[in-house]
Amino acid sequence: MKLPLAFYQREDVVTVARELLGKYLFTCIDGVISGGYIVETEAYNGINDKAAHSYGGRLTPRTKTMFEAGGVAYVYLCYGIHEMFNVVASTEGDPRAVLIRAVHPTEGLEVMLYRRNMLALKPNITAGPGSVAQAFGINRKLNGISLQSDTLWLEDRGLSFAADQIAAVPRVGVAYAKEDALLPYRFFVKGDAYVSKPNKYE
DNA sequence: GGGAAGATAATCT
DNA sequence: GATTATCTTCCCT
Repeated sequence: MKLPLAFYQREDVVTVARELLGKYLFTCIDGVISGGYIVETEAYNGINDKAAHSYGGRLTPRTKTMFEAGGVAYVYLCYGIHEMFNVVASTEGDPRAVLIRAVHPTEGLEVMLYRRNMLALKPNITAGPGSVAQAFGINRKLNGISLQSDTLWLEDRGLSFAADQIAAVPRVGVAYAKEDALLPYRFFVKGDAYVSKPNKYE
């Protein structure tokens, strides 16, 4: 069962980010399905968040996807190498999004290994946002696509985590954002092997 | 096991 | 021309 639009179109993107833990992410690329449940996210909270591309309401060809109504994908290239997959939240004109940082894979392991150019399954296959996008075959052609589509979507399969299994810590790689870099907008499932590296917690 | 550095290109100044 | 929501390899302890 796909997540309804109402799940995404809430103003409180921090809550959306937290609730995305345990939801299943699927892609169907060239008829091949990959899937897994989300174990790590980060919230990017609109025009007042210095770490967000949309800080100050900056509207450019790249960021305009963030200004769309919640429930679409925001995919872009970072550091010249890595594609990053975000879920757009809130409503049209309010640029909030959630970065998917890590997924615990459950389906399509073989094609993930192929896409990642790996020979054997290791936890880092989907640990970190660049790795997740590559393993799932997500690229900029999917920027702006609806999450109700049959190419890229999320499902609720009844999996959830108790409060004491979830950690809320500062985000990664956003030191330039000054005081906003300290906000606890990064969420992950404690102890999951697929959570990305800075995991010195608990 | 851990820190440092290199790769590599769209985007904005 | 500088910057960037990163990953991997390499070399050291």
